[in-house]
Amino acid sequence: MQISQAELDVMNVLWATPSLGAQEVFEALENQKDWNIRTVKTLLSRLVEKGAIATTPEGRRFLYRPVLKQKDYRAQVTTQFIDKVFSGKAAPLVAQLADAGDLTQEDINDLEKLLGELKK
Amino acid sequence: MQISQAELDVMNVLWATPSLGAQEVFEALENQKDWNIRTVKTLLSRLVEKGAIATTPEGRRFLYRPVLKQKDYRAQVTTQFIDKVFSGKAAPLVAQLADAGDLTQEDINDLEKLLGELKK
DNA sequence: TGCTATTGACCACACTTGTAGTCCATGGAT
DNA sequence: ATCCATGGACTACAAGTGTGGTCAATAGCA
Repeated sequence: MQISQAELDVMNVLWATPSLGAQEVFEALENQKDWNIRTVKTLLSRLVEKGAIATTPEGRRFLYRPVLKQKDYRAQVTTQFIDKVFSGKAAPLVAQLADAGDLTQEDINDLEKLLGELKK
Repeated sequence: MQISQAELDVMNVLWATPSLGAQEVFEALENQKDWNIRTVKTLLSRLVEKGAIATTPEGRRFLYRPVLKQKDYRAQVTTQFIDKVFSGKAAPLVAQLADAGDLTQEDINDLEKLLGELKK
């Protein structure tokens, strides 16, 4: 199931703090998103429907927690992204990053180390 | 302007062969997409509206050609993707690539070459 | 020369997404 | 005991998207 842009903003909050009520999620987003709390609640509900998060009753309200792991999500969407935009080949993506100056010297060093290991 | 998933499939054809009629675009996609030719035509029209491609009359039909360059598109969506999924940091994306085994042997070879150049 | 296949233009329609409004139950404040 | 603020459930509604149908013009074939 796809997670939409706005839903992802909510997921990011829950990945950072894995158990929150709707109000708290709303507050965590307040300074970056000019959303009504209803909007946040709708997004939470949709994420529950999609199975990306789950709820635990806590008194009168729900606590929301991620079910989908951020790592798994990243793996999934990265693969999809490379398939769609870079014809499934990762190297051109890295070339793009380099080209756009998105890679720091540290990134480059990490990559080298990584490649060394992959070649073993 | 956003280019949708299906629209991107069409763009990929035109980036590969930069001047085609609707029928030819349809044929180029036939083995990967089970689309009706009308679907392809709709997508072409929407891409024209969005300014991503342009037309040249050729006899009774149009030839479609990309206006948006693949390189520019890639740069744009890559930045967006990293912002959304990796909090704007490229390094974790690269780590993710390695981790998930998304790198083929070919990618690894390409990357080595790339790194050689980056270090110069 | 009339018919058919093809072309782009326009229309359709359900699903997703962004962005909330409305409703009903209830836990607390008075 | 009342009333209100807050919680989740359900509803709304326009824009974007996937997918294709209809239509009128016309180029080419029979």
